[in-house]
Amino acid sequence: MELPNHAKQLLLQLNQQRAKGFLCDVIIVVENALFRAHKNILAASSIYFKSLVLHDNLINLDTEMVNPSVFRQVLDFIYTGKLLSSSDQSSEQNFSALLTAASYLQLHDLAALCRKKLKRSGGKPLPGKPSTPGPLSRLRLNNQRLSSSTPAGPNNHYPPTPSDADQPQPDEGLRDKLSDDEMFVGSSGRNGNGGNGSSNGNLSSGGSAGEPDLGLDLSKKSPPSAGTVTDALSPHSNSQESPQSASVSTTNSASLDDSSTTLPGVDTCGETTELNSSSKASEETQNQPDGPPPQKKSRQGARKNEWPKKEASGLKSEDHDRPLVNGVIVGPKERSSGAGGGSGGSFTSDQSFQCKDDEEGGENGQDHSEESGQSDGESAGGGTGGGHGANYVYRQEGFEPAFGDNLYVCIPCGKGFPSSEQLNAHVETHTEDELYIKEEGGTFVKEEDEEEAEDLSAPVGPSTFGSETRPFKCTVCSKSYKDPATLRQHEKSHWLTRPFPCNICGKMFTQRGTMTRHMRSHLGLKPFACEECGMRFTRQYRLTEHMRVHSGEKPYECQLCGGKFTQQRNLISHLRMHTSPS
DNA sequence: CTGGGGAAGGGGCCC
DNA sequence: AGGGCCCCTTCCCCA
Repeated sequence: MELPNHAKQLLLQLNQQRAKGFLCDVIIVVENALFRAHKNILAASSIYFKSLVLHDNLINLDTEMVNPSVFRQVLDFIYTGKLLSSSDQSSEQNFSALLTAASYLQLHDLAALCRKKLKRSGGKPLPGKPSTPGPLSRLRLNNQRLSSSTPAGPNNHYPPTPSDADQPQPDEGLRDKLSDDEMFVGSSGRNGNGGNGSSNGNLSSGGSAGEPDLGLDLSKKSPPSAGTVTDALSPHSNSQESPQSASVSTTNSASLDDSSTTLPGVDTCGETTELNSSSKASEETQNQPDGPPPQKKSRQGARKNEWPKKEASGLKSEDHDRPLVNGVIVGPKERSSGAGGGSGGSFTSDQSFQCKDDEEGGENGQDHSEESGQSDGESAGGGTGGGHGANYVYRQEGFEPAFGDNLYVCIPCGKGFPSSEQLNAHVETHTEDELYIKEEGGTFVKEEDEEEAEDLSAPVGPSTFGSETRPFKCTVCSKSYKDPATLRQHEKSHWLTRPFPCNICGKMFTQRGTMTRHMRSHLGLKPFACEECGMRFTRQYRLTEHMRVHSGEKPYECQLCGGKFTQQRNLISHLRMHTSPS
């Protein structure tokens, strides 16, 4: 006895669940696109995936081998057993790219299918395995190049890319022809750590090639407790188990490189619905990624094997207001100095855009302090994700539109457009000038001009009248600092443009360190472990704070009632209770 | 149900 | 770049 359609139905269901992000428990990062999927399905389809998903919830694929467009097809294939053909998808180049990807991902059936197709169409035979230099070596080259690229400057010039306005994805054919840095200045899909046995706990540092890895080591801190680093990353510590770890960085870094900061490209929405869960009224309840049972946060009981909660929630928490598109959102890879950026959904410019009408454009805004962090409010008006990342989104086929017919959304200002052309036309209306709105009385310099910025302090420099210890005064808010560097750092907080974007969610930061720290929460990196209970933290300070739970120390005492607290912040909120009438 | 406290996450920012 | 601290916020528990 056998149900004839059982398998088919099952797959259908799974695919639908994928579309909704339901029970998806892994995120695959391909360049600037994120895809959600089910570990089981991936593991069942390829041993390569199997090894990857075993320990990681965030997988970063080698962009040399697969691009978002191709991966989307691959994923569709995995979930449907069909190669969806569209006009361009039937092209030879597409099959070549697919074959490369399939080989890389060890999807043998798909590879065979592609070979067959290519053969039939007289296409050039493609190797089962790429004959091109291995991803690692190529990436190494990229990294070298990238590492010298200008960081995070709105002025960075991105070469115009061929545009295929209606095609949201990069044209892989062209991609093949162009070198990576021609195509994508900030190839985010690095394979960082070249696994090779090097502890993958360390996302960036080291790597097999001993590369500087572009300077962002998110797992910087090695916990004092032995063997915890690897744990910190994810429940796994034995990357060597992954046969291919060398060519894929999992849970990693992809987006962490400096170069990528120039190109925030990712907007995590789409299948990664949890990112926006709170902004989406329906479905989300189900969208919890795997991991811990809907907790009841187990506080004390937290153990290291606990699902790195933040890996999911880190994404989630900050993006309540971000636009939800149940597809993949492809961030900008290149700046379209000309017409709309090549990769369809893509666009011009980087995150730096801020719309004039951005509610938060609070000129005079001293108080940018709350803008990004807590408010997130930029996304007003239909949750456009506001200024977080100037990414343009498009909807993946088969997914629910969240913007009605206006699937192409200009994130900086939140306007939606029915076509990429219209979006691109609109994008052109954003001018560079918007990026650097000079606040009255303020002196703003671009990142690249930082050297000159030194002069900034000169006029206000060692003040003859100011405090001797803090001679450097901000021209905007009059705060003073000990040294010019600190002053410069401070002045960035007045910029309307934040130079350091998170490459995963597009959120912008004024300081690189803050962004790096933020990235840790995306990746679930918690290098600081409590030796008492195993609970892990992203920051040393938190651990210190936490340790008081065990020691019983309550150093913060309320002068009014004598109440004692382990956390200063709790004392503060307690004091509020005393002071506020209610 | 509500309010207070405990514990924790995140971002800003100064050093 | 990283450490440290501040603030805001959230979640959970409990009275």
